[in-house]
Amino acid sequence: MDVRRADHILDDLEQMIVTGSFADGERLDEIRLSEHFGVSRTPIREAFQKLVASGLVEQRPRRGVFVVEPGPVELVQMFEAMAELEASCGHLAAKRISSSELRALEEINNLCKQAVAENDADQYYTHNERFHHLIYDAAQSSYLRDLAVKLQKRLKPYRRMQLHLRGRLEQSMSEHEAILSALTKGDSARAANELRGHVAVQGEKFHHLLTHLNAKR
Amino acid sequence: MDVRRADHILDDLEQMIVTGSFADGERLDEIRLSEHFGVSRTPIREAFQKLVASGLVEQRPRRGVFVVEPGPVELVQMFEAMAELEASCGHLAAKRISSSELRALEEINNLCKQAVAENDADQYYTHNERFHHLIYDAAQSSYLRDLAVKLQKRLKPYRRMQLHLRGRLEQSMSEHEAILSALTKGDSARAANELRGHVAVQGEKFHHLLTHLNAKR
DNA sequence: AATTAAATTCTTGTATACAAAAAAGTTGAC
DNA sequence: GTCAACTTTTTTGTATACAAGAATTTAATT
Repeated sequence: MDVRRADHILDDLEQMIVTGSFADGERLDEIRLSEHFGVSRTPIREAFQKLVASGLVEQRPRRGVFVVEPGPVELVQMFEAMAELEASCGHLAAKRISSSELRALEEINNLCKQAVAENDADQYYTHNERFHHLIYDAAQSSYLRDLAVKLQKRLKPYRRMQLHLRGRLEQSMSEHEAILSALTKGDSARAANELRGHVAVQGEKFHHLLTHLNAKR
Repeated sequence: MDVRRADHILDDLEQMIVTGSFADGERLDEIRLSEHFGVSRTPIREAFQKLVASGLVEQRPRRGVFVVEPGPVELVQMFEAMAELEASCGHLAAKRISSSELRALEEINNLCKQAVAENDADQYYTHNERFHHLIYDAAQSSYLRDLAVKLQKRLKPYRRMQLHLRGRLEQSMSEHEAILSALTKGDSARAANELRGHVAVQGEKFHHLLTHLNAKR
């Protein structure tokens, strides 16, 4: 089986899980899925293990793997961890970011600004992601970056909810400016704090998240 | 195959890798290992996937899995990430730690002190680990805690090196006091900074790490 | 002798077969 | 009708078989 096929199965399963093709707590049926993808159980089980590693499913020995939709508590804790990872990347990036990286960051930020002006949430989403990835890279600590990227990916479906909060784009934009300023000045403590606050889910954002979470069920 | 057997294989493989039973970059032979453990290739391949997830080995499609001993750069980055994770846990713990947890922390710290007085590095190592785990728990953010625990485990073999640095125990102890003080006062910024500094590999510690790393090859 | 192409061997990845455990269904006693 | 024990079915976990790609060896040509 060529690699693309195997990856395709994994990607498809991830997609199916995050888009809600399975109920919360549902068992993933090896046989059904192997029939669905036209392969044997072996590659399905392999994909399962990767899903376990990414935290999308939970494995109970001799029972199978079950999708785990994080509850409100888990979600808040994950966003909290994300905020801390971003803060850490910012902390390091403030000391290490190169002038060319800084320029790239400003460029992306301008694209964000433009998206806000056009009220284009999807465009903003894309550029925002790139903005944050640049900061992960600028931290020059690949282990930390990998953690941040992984969790960011995991939170993607929930982050999308946040975007449609009224006035969120404008506020997010001004937070970007503050982050950029701290990074430019090399103020690691402030960069960390700004990023933490930017990502953290509090106040209205928190309420909004819970509302949409309930709507999903 | 009962679960204990499967876990046993994984634990054994981990142990073999960290204790250097394999050369850096060596391919793990599925057939040899399946004979060694008296099982078929299937559970071996399953264990491989978990090793990949934990970062102990690298998988190259159609080639096999290869042990990856992190080089100096990777190691420093991993310690850096560890320092940031500890700082994050400390940051949250300072706000959330309960008085009973604080008491437990003080207790453990006294055991550390005792170990230092007796110059018992192994005892200190054990209590120190417990000290840090208590802080992870006090952060009340299970995702963050899991990250910290996982990386701590990964760095274990390298951390052991650090202990035998002359005067390290005493210095480490005074750092613990500072951490404890910050946590008691609820000063999250200081708790974070103290923990970051406590875990970070800099100056003599850095030199020591590199020396022992070279000695290993 | 060196280099390249073909052939062989070895290894991974997948399919299938089978064993053992868990779940579901059935029967019987109360 | 309910509950419990037994039987059947389903499902996971492991072993084995097989196909296809990678590595190695052999053979041939210059």
